[in-house]
Amino acid sequence: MTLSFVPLDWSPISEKTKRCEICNRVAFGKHYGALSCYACKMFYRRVVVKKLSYKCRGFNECSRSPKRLLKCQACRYQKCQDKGMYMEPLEDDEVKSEEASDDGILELTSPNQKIEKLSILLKNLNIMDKKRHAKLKSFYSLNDESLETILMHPGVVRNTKKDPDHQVTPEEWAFLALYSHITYFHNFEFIRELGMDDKKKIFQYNTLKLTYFCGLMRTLNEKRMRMLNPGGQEIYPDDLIDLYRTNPHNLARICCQPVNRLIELKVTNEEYCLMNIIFFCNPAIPDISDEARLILSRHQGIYSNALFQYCELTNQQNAPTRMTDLIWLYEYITKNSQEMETLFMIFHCNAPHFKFRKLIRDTFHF
Amino acid sequence: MTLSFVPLDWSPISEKTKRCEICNRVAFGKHYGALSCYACKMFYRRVVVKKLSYKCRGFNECSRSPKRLLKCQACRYQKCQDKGMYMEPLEDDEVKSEEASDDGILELTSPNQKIEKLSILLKNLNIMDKKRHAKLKSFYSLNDESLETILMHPGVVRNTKKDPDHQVTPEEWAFLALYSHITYFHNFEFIRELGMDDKKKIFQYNTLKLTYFCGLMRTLNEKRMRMLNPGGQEIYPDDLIDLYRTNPHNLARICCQPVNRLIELKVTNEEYCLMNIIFFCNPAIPDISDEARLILSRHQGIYSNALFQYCELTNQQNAPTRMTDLIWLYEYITKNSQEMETLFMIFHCNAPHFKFRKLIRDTFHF
DNA sequence: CCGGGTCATAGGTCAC
DNA sequence: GTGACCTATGACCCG
Ligand SMILES: [Zn+2]
Ligand SMILES: [Zn+2]
Ligand SMILES: [Zn+2]
Ligand SMILES: [Zn+2]
Repeated sequence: MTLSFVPLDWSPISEKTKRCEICNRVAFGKHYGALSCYACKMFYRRVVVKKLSYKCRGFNECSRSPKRLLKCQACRYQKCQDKGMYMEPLEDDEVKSEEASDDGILELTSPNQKIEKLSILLKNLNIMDKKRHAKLKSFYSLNDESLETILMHPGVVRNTKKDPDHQVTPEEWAFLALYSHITYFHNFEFIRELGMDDKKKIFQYNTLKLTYFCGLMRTLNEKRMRMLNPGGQEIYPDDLIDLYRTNPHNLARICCQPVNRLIELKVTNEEYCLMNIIFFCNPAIPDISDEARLILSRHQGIYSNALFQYCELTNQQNAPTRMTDLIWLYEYITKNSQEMETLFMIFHCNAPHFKFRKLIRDTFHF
Repeated sequence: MTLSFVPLDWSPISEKTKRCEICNRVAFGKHYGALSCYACKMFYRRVVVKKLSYKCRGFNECSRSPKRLLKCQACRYQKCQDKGMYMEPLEDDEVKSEEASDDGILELTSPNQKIEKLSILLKNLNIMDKKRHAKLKSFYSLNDESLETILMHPGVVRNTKKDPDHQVTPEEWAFLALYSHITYFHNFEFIRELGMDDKKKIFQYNTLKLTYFCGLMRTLNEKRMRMLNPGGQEIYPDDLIDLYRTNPHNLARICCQPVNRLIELKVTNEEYCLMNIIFFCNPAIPDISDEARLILSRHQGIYSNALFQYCELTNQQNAPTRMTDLIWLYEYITKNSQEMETLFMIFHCNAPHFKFRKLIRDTFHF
């Protein structure tokens, strides 16, 4: 807000109100020894604390006109001193020790900086997610590589021109969705720190769950109550539906129950992106190396922190509750993806003629 | 302006002038029981009158340097107390309104009141847990009621005098541990709000997992690396160990892997008590009614809030990370208790002559 | 002497 | 960077 009520000229009008000795605007008291306005107070403070120094681009006479004075930091600072302002320049070691302790567990970043960091993180995650989504929509492939091969040579899966008459089957959609998630998570820097063995186990453990999670979110965003695949059909192959036709309840529950919870919680896309990587960084994955566990645990911590911050910002009332509600979604996801695995496994045993691609077998744990 | 005539260093110069016991600046007399300067006097007064509470952003050692001490309110207050300051916390009617507003989740309570509430909650949970523990140690029973019967008539399981020569078997310990957890959770008020059907499903789902969790914590507290039963023997019946003698790895992992994680995290008993009930209030339990889910979800929220507060108080660096690490323990618990169920199930099929009590069959989901 | 209280102002935040 | 505004601090006063 501009101070319309603060004339910038020198005329010493309205004797009552005190005026800044430096710039003649209204003052509310002494600061650092001189009667001064908030602005001059803060200006002086910043100069001393940050040990700044300026040089006048005129002839050190800017103090003659108040307007010019405010433009020339050298003359302004000079006038502050002339009018008796003084402040202890805080000692070097103090500044340093403060900065040094920063990197440790960096708690000393100001709230604003933290928010800035968070929004950058969210923006990046959002961009990655959008790319994944775009790829899923535009990509089509007939490749049939195992999870291991894909992880070792991420480029092997080639985009193939799709016959426009060809209706993408549920099994193909599953493949594309799984694959798009593998590339998505593969983009995170820390993945490179992992050994191949760990990487394989981690992706084997996570890919189906988080692809399923993505499907649930898609359903929420499309305001449907039942999950369909990106093409808008049932996620299950027809033959599988047929096998369970006498008891479709289980198939339906997988597509509906967790969606309800997402709707209840009104999960935002930012929350989804953070949870996605938090869930990915599951340090409880069996049989991975201690190094891998540490890396996952550390990153789970980092993203949890961000999620909590986000909850605090958007969910003033009760951030911890919100946080637990969100984290607990993992329960719904694991429950139902396990169920799905079982149903597919039984189908696979009953219909061995039905050919699933390797990636599906690997991630569904056949 | 800083008091230039008041040196801030510790050197006890100029013997004549009295110095503040807290910050070493000049003091003019005693205040609230300690020789102190005006500043420390007023600081202490404000904290007590306004019931403020602070937490150190360092490691509760700021009192080592006088400059840091003045910046850290937590350490400053601590030092005031250490040097003998005391002041009656005035008791107006405000204190009473606190208890009335207890059940809501409202946020308007002051930091100090919140901490008070939290410590009451923790004390209560701790007492309940201690009782459960005492019961487990002293109780013995030959009853064989189903989970449903126990839930309907909690009194049916009678304490029986045990033949002092009788060595309690692993199977009996399992029964006693499971039973003690059922009575433990049955003591929570909100359980009464649940219908019988829901209650049964909830206990069926939770009892083994949380009894297992308790066993893991017992192992942590006894500083062992491998879970044994409360009697100090293997948790598995001998016959079961025999069945898996060629591959004892799975049996061992259940007893060890999650213990490692508990040790890593140095889980406190307060955290355990809160997690215990948070995990119990799992709204993702399949097939329970919407009312039950709501009740569980609400209570999970309440206790999550408390856990987060606790993490904030004890884990300055990074409460959200701590919180996620703790909540994520549920992953370890479910993973391993499922594995345990499977191992018992297979054993049950292989050795139908081995009679498990009804409660064990119900909670292990035979 | 010491408890209770006041108020100018230092230090910091954040929208601009 | 700037400056309006907020909260914690502590010198001082009164009974
Ligand atoms: Zn000014
Ligand atoms: Zn100038
Ligand atoms: Zn002092
Ligand atoms: Zn401190």
